[in-house]
Amino acid sequence: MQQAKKLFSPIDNKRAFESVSSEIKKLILSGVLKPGDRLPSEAEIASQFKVGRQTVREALRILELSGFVSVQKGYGGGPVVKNTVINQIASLLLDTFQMGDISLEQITSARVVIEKAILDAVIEKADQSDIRRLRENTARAWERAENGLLCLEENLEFHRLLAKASRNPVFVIFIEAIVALLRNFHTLQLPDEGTCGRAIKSHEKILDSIIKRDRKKAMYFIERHFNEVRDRLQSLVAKGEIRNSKMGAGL
Amino acid sequence: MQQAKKLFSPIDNKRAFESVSSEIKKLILSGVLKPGDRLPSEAEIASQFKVGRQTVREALRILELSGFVSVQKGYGGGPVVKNTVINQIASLLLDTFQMGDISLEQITSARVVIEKAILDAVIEKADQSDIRRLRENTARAWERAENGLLCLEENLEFHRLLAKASRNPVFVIFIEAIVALLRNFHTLQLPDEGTCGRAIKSHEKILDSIIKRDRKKAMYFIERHFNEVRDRLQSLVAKGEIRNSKMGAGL
DNA sequence: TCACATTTGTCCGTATGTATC
DNA sequence: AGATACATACGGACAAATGTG
Repeated sequence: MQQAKKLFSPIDNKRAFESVSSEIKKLILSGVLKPGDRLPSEAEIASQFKVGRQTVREALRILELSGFVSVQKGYGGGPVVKNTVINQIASLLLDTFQMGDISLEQITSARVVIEKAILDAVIEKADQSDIRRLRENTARAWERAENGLLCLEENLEFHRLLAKASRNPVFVIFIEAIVALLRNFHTLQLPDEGTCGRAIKSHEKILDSIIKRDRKKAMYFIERHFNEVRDRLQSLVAKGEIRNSKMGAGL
Repeated sequence: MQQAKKLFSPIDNKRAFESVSSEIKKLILSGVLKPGDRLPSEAEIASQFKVGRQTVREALRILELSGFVSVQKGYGGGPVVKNTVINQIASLLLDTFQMGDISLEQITSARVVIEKAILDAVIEKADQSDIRRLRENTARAWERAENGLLCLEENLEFHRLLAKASRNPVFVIFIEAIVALLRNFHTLQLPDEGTCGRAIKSHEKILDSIIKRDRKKAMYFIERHFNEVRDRLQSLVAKGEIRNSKMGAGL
């Protein structure tokens, strides 16, 4: 039995676990509960809401999947408030892709549009610390490449850093989602050293253009970069090493 | 975010309900289960996987929130396969917004970029049925407006239709998310008749430009439209009717 | 290394609500 | 109206994990 705060509104079609999860969510969204805060144990939550433990567990599953809490077992464990909603968005986008509803062509063309806009903003707004982070990224990537290691993570990170430098979290979310998709491609067929090096070179040229605030040059290099990436991925699709609609449902 | 795939390890760190949900998800992603298909009852699923019902229930909550199934009560009910993952993405983005991590300015500037790209694609690819749907939309909106009704839903729908006409589901997802955000603004302060009419007029001019495949004119009108929308929303923010940075607290 | 407490993970039995026939 | 089949929900019980002393 829950108390109605608003008159007339919350007709109790809601299932019990939905009420519980939305109450807790409300506390997080309103800032009463902050990332890092520990929630009471399942049993404690259950007794406070006057519901069974099973109900609380289902509510926690929802909050967990939404990215609001994570749960740890054992002594000192329990539900902890987190804020990883963005990652969950990326993972749902991945699901959509795996259902075969999105093609590589489509994701690439969306990416081009968004990253160009990002690049535009970055050229305008980037400060020294943004530049430094980007430069450190390419340096790290080279270091790995020279030791014969792959640098997929570093190269994806470059695009994430770029998005952050745009100062627009909406872009960050979208790029995060797109990068998650591309990572999934690559984990099936890791890029070789040559591919790796070419990507770093592209990144360096883009970074160079940003430093010089040369918009035209930046657009040219990023477009060329995307075309390279797309062509490589498409050749993998053609070789049948990547299936669009049936990839590991791990995660 | 390390994703080092450890050799030797994966054994059983997975919880049982995660195994169950990912098994079912696999069946959906691979096309064995299609939208509309009914799954067995909880008890049946439990017995087939040799787990308890609670485990199945938690798995179903995950699939439900992800948008893969919906559950119906009563006779003939049970879990049914759906494909509403896109909507779930939008709702998570809304959560992020409500946490105060996104401002109106940022969402608008992202929107401008994406809708311009969409408009570009639409001018190139739209066929007669797309045009017809858009025209029907503005007609419906006028009809409501003339009866003194508001037409917020119709006006938001216009942008969704536009996204669909671009033939790129990635854009559809992003616009869906953005529209969900904007609706949230509007539900706090409904637009008046005048605003409504101006929006429809803008839509008609955009539609007209699409029909004539006049790219330049289309871009001009859509930019003007966005500026109007942004100004109106911002005046609401200024009046304090919408709290921008901590909107979640008011919801 | 060995208990020990805490907390999640899992299962079972049972009761109730709900929608259809 | 009654029977049926299903989801929903509760409480009890034990196993497994995790950290402490």
